[in-house]
Amino acid sequence: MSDDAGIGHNSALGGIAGDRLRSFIERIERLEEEKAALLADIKEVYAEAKGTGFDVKILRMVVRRRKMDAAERDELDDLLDVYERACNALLA
Amino acid sequence: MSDDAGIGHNSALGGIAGDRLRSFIERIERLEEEKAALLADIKEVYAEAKGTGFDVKILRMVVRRRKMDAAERDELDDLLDVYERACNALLA
Amino acid sequence: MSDDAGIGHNSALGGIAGDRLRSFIERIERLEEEKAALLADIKEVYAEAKGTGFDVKILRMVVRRRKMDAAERDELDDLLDVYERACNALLA
Amino acid sequence: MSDDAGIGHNSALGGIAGDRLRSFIERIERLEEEKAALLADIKEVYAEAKGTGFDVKILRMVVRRRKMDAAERDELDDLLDVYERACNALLA
DNA sequence: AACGTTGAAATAGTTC
DNA sequence: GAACTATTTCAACGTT
Repeated sequence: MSDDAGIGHNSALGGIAGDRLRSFIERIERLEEEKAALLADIKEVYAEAKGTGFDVKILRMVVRRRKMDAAERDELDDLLDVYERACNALLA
Repeated sequence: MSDDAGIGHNSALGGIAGDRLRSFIERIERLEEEKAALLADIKEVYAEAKGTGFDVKILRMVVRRRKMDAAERDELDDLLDVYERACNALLA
Repeated sequence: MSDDAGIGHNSALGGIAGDRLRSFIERIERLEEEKAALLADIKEVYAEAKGTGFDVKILRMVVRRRKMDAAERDELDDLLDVYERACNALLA
Repeated sequence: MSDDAGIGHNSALGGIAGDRLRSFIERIERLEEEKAALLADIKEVYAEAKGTGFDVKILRMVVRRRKMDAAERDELDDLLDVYERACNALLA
């Protein structure tokens, strides 16, 4: 009773199979650890690139844009252009 | 650039209502200015506190912690809710 | 009473002026509330713009880019271009 | 600094070493692929748990809460440290 | 004054 | 499509 999630009975709360629950939680936490490791690796690569003289912000932009296909990329650029023009139009 | 022939006065550039767009942009920019001012104020208070001898890092921790405590309380309510609803959904 | 006399007691732990501390904290929290209100306002404007048919993502880009001066903006665009070219260069 | 990204072999475009750049980009993209795979795995586990009758929202809460608890512990250590150091800095 | 660290804010994706 | 959560990006801060 001491260390469950704050609700009364432990191993079978409304039919919860505690061991099964725990198993899922652990699997998830294991995967999240791996994910954290990968994030650290990625960070490291960016850091190394920066150390070589590259601009990290731009690198991120490049990576992000490469995820899109050409059509998307073009559409984005177009839209931005249209908006900026529209925004400046009345000044004249 | 290319097809500005018929536009003349204002509103429609590439199908976008430029005046409306600009209105939104300006409202946002106005609010962001206010926000920037507030951020500056906050910074100033921290600086003053520091000048009085307080450790800014601690101050930030305290503020953050108080915010978190409030959030925690809210989340607890959520938890109760969600547990209750879940009890029905759970398998035997 | 002197500074280091009563460590372990409350209102002057190691010389901390509790009331002064509290005052700073409250000022900060007050400002943070205002900030939160502004953030909500900004969000609302974006929502309204979206309801009128504008693309929020692009709107944010426009706002962000307007914060920079023309020179910065150009440099950014240039850099991105250079990187993307460099990245594709070896394919030939 | 003065040493830029190793021009001299082949693909210097605008002063950027394209091959080196591409190497970084590819390393990052490789890692991001792995990350995406992990995300998919995690999603799958949640889906499986859901299929077994668990409420995904709760599961996420539990996982998050456990992560926060760990973070809390770390922060407490920090706090102690920082308070100790601050005691010296504080005014009378 | 560059660097990494950390916290806040924006964005994207998911679920209902 | 609206709300919520997770992820990513951005900016501040102390450190060296």
